[in-house]
Amino acid sequence: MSVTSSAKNKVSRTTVRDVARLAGVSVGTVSRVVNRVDNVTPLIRSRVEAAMISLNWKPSMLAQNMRDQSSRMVGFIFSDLDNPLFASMVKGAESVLTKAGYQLIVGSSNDSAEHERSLIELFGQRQADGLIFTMTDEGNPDVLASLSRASFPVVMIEREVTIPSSGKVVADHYEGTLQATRYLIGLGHRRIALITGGQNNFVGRARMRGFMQAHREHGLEPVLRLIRSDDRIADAAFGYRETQLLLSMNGRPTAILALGRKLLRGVLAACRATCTRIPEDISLIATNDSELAELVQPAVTVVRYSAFDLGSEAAHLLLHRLGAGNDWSPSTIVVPTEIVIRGSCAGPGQGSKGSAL
Amino acid sequence: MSVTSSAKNKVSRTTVRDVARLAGVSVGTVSRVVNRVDNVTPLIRSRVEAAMISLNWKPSMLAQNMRDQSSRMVGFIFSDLDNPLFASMVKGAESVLTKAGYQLIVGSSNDSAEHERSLIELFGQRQADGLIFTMTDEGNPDVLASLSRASFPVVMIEREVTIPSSGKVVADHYEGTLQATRYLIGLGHRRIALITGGQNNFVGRARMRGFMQAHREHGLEPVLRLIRSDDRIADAAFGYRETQLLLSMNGRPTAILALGRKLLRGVLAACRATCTRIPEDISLIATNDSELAELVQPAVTVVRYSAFDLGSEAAHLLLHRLGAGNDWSPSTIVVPTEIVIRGSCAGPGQGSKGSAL
DNA sequence: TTGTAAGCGTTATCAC
DNA sequence: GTGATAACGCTTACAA
Repeated sequence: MSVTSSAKNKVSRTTVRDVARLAGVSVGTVSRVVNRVDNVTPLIRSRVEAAMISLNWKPSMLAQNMRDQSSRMVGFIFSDLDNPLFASMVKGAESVLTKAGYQLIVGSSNDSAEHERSLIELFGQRQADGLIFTMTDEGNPDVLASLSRASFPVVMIEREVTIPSSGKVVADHYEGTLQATRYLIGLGHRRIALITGGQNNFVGRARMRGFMQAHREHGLEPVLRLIRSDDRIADAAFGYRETQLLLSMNGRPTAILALGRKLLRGVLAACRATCTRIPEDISLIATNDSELAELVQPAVTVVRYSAFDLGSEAAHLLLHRLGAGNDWSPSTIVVPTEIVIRGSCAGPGQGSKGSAL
Repeated sequence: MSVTSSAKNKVSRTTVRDVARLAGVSVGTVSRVVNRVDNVTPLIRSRVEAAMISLNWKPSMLAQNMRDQSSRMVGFIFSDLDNPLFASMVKGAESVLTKAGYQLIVGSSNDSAEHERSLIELFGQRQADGLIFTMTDEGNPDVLASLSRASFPVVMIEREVTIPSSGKVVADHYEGTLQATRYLIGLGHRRIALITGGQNNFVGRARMRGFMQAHREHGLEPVLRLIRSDDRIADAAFGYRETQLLLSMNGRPTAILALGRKLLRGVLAACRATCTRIPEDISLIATNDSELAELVQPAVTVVRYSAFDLGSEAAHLLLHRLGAGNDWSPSTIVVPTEIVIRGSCAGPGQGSKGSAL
C-alpha cells in the first residue's frame, strides 16, 4: 500500500464554529447574523460579518437542508433534451425556480418507464421538494405507483394523470388542432390526413378530438384510412413512412396535418423523395414552430405554442403548492395555442397534377 | 391565529431507527445491511431487509451527503438551453453522470457573467462535487476569481481557461474551419467571407486560425473586409445584418463561411430578402448540423461535430478527476469535426448573374 | 457479529 | 442580547 505524502491535506471545511471563534462569539450568534434575525448588537454584528468575509464562509446548504429536511431542489424528468420542446420547458422551469431559491435537478428517461421509476425513487431519496414530470406512458402502473408513494408534490406537463396532490399544465392542443383542421376544410379540403402520436397520452387524444370536432362542425365524416396514429413514438421515420404511404394511396389526401415535433422532417423528406410539391400537390400543417418550418420553402403553416411557458407555469404551480402546504387543491393550467399561417396550404384544386407515383 | 386541525400531521420521515426497532437490531446493523458491508448473520440480514421493505425505507441521501461531505451532484452551467448545442451537451453529460451515481444540477447563465458567478457560489454552498462549465467570456476576472476559489474541480467545454485542477474538452474547430476553407479555395473561391463570433473565446479564435491557415497554405491573402467577427453574441440577427452588408459590397464575396450555430437562419433570410441564389450567386458553409441545414434547398454544407460527445467527454473527465483525487493533472480532450458536403457550394464562376441589389 | 456513540454543519429552543 | 445544546439521519470506529 502506498502512502501519498499529500494524502493528509484534507482541508476540512470552515464552519460556523471557525467564524464564531474568530469573532469571539458563539455559533448561535453567527447563525443569527447570517439569517438576519433577532436583535444582534451592531458591534457584534459587524465583528461577525468581518469574520465571515475574512474566512470566506457561507453556510453549508447541505447542513441547512439536513436540518430542515428539505433540499430546496426540484426534479424535472423528461424524455429527451434533444427535443427542443423539452429543452425549452426545462429552461422555463429553471428560470422561475432559481429565482425562488430552488435548484433544478434533471433526469432523462429516454422514454423508458423503468428509468422514470428509478429517477422518482432517486429524487425521493434526495428529498426533492417537488417534481415536474412529462410521463412517457400515462398508463404505466409501476410509474404511477412510484408517483403516489412519493413524498413530494408533482406537476405534470402535457399529461392527464390524476394522482393526489398533483397539478398539471397542458397546451391547448384541442383548440389548436380544431383551428388547423377548420382552416383546411375552409380551403376546400375534404380528404385530410392526420399523422400524430398515439392515444396513450393527453396530447394525442386532444388532437384527435379537435380533428374530429372540426369535421363534425361541417357535417363531414373524417376519412378513417387517412388517420395515421401510432402508439409508439412519432419520430421523423414515422413521419416519412406514413407520408409515403399516404401519397401512394388512391383517394390520397389533399392535405396533411402532421402533429408532432419530429414529424415535419420526415414528411418533408418523403415529399421530396416523391417529387410532391407543397402546396400545389398537397397542403401541409405541422406543429411546433421551428427554424425549419420557418425557413424551408414554402414556409410551413404551424400550430404554435410556448414550451417555455409550459415549463415556467409548471414551476409556478409547484411553487404555489409548496407555499400553500396542505390547503391546496390540484389545478390545471392551460397554455394557449395559435395557428401561424404560412405558404404551405392551398385549395385542393390548385394544380393537382398527377403525382410522381 | 387560526389553528388548522391537520396542522400536526407532519408525518416524520421513517429513519434507520424505525427500521432497527422493527427488526429488533441496532441502527449500526441496519446501516451495515444496506451498505452490504461487514459480516451480518443471514438471519439478521433477512430480518432487517424485511423491515426495510415493510417500512419502505431507503437511506436519506441528504444525511449521507452530510456525513461524507459530498453531495454526489455535479453542476452544469451553460448559457442557454434553447441552443440545441447546449441541450445536447447536457444530455451527454447527464447520460454518463447518472450512470456513475451522480446527479446533474443545471443553471442557465443567459450569457451573464454575474449569473455565472452566483451559480458558481451557489454550487459551492451546495457542495457540488464538480462543475462542467461553458464560460461566456473567457476573460472575465470576477468569474475567474470565483472559479479559483471554488472547492470543486472544473471541466470547461469549448473554452481555453487554465485554472488549477481543471480540465477541458473542445471540438477541433481549427481543423474543421481549415477543411471548409480549403474546400472553398479548391472550388476556386478567392473572396471568402467569414462570419463568426468574437475572439473572446476559444471557438472564435480557433476558427480564425483555421481560416487564415488555409489561405496561407495556398499563398493567398484573406480579404480583411470580408471578415465579420464580433465580440458580442453571434446570433441570427448578426448573421442577417452581416450577410446583407457583404452582399451589398462591391468586390463582394463569392462564398460565405457562417460559423456559429445561430447564424444560418439569418444568413438564409438575408439571401432570400436579396434574391441571392445559393450556390449560383454565392456559396455557403455553416456550422453545426441541423434539420434546417439538411432540409432547406439546397441543403447546406456544414462543419459538423457532436455536442453530445463534448458533454459526455466532459463528464468522463470529471469523473476521472473525482476518482483520482490529487494525483491528477489537467488534461484536454479534443472532439473531432468533419465537413459534410451538400449542395450549397459551387465554383465562383458558376452563373454569377448580377445580384438583385 | 453486533451495539454504542461521536460527528458531519446548521438552526432553534432554552437559559442566562 | 447572547451562549450552550439538542436535533436533523446517517456511517463508522471502537467496544463488547
